[in-house]
Amino acid sequence: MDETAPQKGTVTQRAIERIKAMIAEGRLEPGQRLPTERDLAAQLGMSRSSMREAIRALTVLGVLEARHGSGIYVTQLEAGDLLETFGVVADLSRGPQLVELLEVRRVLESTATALAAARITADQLAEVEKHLAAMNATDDPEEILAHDLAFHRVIAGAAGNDTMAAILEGLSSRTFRARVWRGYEEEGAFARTRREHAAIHRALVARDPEAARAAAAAHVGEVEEWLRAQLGA
Amino acid sequence: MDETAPQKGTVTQRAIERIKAMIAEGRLEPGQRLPTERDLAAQLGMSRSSMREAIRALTVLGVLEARHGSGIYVTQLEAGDLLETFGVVADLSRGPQLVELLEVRRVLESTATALAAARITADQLAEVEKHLAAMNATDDPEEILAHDLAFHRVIAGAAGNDTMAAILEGLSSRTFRARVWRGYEEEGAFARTRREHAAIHRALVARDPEAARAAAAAHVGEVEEWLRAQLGA
DNA sequence: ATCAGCAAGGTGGTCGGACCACTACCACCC
DNA sequence: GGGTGGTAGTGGTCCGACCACCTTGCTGAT
Repeated sequence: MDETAPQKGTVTQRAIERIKAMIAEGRLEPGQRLPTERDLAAQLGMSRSSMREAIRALTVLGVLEARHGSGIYVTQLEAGDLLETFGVVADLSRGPQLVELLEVRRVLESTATALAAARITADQLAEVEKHLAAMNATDDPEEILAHDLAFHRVIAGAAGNDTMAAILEGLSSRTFRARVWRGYEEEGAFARTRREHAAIHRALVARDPEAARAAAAAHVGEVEEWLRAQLGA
Repeated sequence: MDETAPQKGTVTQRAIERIKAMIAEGRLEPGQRLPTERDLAAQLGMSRSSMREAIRALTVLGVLEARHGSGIYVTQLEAGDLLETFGVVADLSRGPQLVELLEVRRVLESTATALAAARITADQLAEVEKHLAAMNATDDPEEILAHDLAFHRVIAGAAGNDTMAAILEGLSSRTFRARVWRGYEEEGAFARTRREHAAIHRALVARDPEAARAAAAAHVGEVEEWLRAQLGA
């Protein structure tokens, strides 16, 4: 049955690898229900405690989903499921690493915006305009931030690459933006932000990918430069 | 002390959030040692089992590091630590999602290669050439793949953005490349790959960022197109 | 005084069992 | 037929014990 236990690493770590392998090999399909914790532990010859730690780890990674009273299921393994952990990176990064993260976001956001200029539908464009208008209609920083996030989220969604959208979502997580925003607003940056968003919107309406790419890159680049200056000071 | 337990979500989930918050707020510095599992569990008013699941989850995320017999420590929270989980995404993605992942890689890899063209040092360039030569000197697919990975790794490192390099590392994880490689080689793609790598190298030597960007984008784009065709067939 | 070697305490790792909270399902009653 | 209750089964939590490993500091010979 089992060939001379490999004995490498902790028992829990082995269980994580085993389950991951089962999914990678297709023995577990997305959405499928796993055996119970007790059965799984017995199958792999370990205690339920260790198996639970493995399951918890894979749950946090977005690979598994535990439903109390029902069972354990494989997620759909879509971009949103697996890349949710990306937000943790943004939340815990500091100093120079934030600039690097912002640089990655600039590259991806500009590409996504360019793609969106070519592919965005009328409905999506209307939604973009809704958030743009809402953003200009209020002075509440909290609300502005929310519509700012939604503005970019709709655009990223219109680009047609869910994986890229999911990464950008993580790179723009609430705490990340809030941290940078705190000081950014105190420099009359709101007016500039509104101008930049308007420029992005114009490029989308004109269906001009290159203009959209430039506008998005400049938009993120502004924040990037500001943050870089902050760190140097 | 504790203000009317929030009682939202599972106990373990709460513990994960609490520890993450401690780090985000700076109460736990990178490299610092945490209290023992037993103490932590007592402090947060939960069992050791639940606390262990929380710690295991954060360990898998690359936030904490447990050293048997010594204690639990916060990692350096560098790009490499936190983005290791990115490899899981690549390993478990399939079908259309692989194409999306490759599209993200094309965007980042071309940018990184362009940056490298401007910033690469003589030593790094020599290392690039070493892997290029080694790649051309053998016909063993396994060895070619290894040098291929190293080739791009050195370039990504020379770009000066560790975060971007770490993401690209995950996007090029062993199993991911191996899976795509399997069928890719059977079409005389090796010769083409060598030509493309040579083109990237020439652009680096010429310190021509735009040429480097184009060469890298074309290189990844080739694989991307091939994979897209495979899925359609 | 120096240092190799050993011993004890502390730490994470594993195990087994017990009980709770919740869900799904089905037989039952109106 | 449609609620209604119960019941078995699931994940969630807790406890206590023991093991494997590291760290520390003492011991003792050199």
